[in-house]
Amino acid sequence: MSSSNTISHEIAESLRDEILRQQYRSGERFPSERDLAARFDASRGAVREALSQLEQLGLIRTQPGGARVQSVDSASLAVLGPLLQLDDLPNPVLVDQFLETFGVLAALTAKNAVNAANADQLIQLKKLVVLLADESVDLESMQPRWREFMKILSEIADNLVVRLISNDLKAQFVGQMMRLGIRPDVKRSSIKRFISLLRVSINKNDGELASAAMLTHFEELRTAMSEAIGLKASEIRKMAV
Amino acid sequence: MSSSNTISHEIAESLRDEILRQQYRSGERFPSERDLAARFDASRGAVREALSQLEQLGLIRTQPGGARVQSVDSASLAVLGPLLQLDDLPNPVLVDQFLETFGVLAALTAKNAVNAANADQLIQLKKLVVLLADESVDLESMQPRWREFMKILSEIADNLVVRLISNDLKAQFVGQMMRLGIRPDVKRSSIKRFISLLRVSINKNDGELASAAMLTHFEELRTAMSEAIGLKASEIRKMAV
DNA sequence: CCGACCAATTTGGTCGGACCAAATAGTACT
DNA sequence: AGTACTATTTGGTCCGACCAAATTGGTCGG
Repeated sequence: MSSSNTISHEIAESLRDEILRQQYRSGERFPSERDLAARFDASRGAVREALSQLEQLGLIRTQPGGARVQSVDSASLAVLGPLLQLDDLPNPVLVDQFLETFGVLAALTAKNAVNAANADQLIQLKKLVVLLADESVDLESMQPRWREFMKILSEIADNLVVRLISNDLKAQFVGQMMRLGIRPDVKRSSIKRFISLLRVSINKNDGELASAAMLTHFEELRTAMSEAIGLKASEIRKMAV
Repeated sequence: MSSSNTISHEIAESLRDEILRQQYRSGERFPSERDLAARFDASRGAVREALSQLEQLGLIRTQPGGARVQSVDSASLAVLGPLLQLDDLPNPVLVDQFLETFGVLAALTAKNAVNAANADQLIQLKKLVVLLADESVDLESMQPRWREFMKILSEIADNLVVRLISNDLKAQFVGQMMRLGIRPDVKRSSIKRFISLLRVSINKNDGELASAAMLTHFEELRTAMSEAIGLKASEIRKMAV
């Protein structure tokens, strides 16, 4: 599963997951570099590079005399991806929190984009919304169009902070859900309503409306996702029997 | 200024700032490890540890044959802190985006906390708000109480995603503003109104109200911060003359 | 019995040199 | 000029060594 090609990355992944699985208590001493080198049958240099990454993630703090484990929720945002794919099934609570958080950020982006867009950009957005409303395409292959739409919104809104946050989350999260075949089933009618609200908000240059539409859409996404994960969980339980 | 005690961290900081200052074009080849070792008069191992950190930040991508620089806005959120303290004066646009983003997250936290709080927690929140309303304390020393209030809110809301995001931002940002003596001057009356709204929302268990109050507070904070930075900028200009 | 002080050991931080495989750059050939 | 091949550069890894800071454990004194 751990697919990094270099040894140091494999070590880092392995140790990272161990910490995220709470196999060390916060504040506890971390094994020494020499021990880890022996355990992974690698050189101390490789281990040190791995530890350097863990430190950057905020999972450990190193000092002469010994490294210590830090509490997970004082870590960097970048641990969220690994945290989601720690088990067979992503933690539903975490997924919900993710969607909730991402929802408000998406709403903010939509508001600012619609408010700040110039004439050309408004036209571009309208075109994209028309593409999204195309019913002849199945939901599956609609995915790239949504991504494109969000990407343009993000570029128009031009908020670096939000974009950086999204970087750390989006790819890993969406990819993980796809890979597991977890597909939230949002009602077709809800999506249609969402799209029409988007269209109206763009036409009227009404950022608040776009924001509200985005928020309700993510609300629906959250319940749909919760159901999808529950479904998947019962599938897995059956398989186990 | 670069205060890390280890050489590898100093190298990492130095290179990170160079990249953030756009001294390399995105996609450009990064100097080789051996060159960097010579330049910093350090061993290749130390340089490699530094590069390992830069890779974790999403600033470079290393491959056998050579490392390449990546575009800043595909980096990790953790670059935001360094990005803010790159120049004498933090980039006002970035500060504004930060506050805007942090505002919606704080609003979300407030909403969920007020909605989810149990009886004990509500009492605790009420106590804290009373402390905040204490007029006998100057604005300066009020800071810790605000932090405490936000911390409790965050614990009650219990959204790991938001907390991780905040970790990456808050400390560095607030610290930086303090250090520069940039102190946004929000009108006393605004703060009083904000506090009273908080009190009402807690008493009525009204998360939406708390969220709205938090949003408007951050709006005021943004304008105040913008003015404060402008003021500081003109001060610096005078000093230069 | 307890606390403070001190030495031995452990541990992280750094260095230098060495080797391999992949990627690149340079060259010769068609 | 385009292509195939070779030499060089570069990252990835390993080993052995040394230093300084932190920890540990024992000793001494109260």
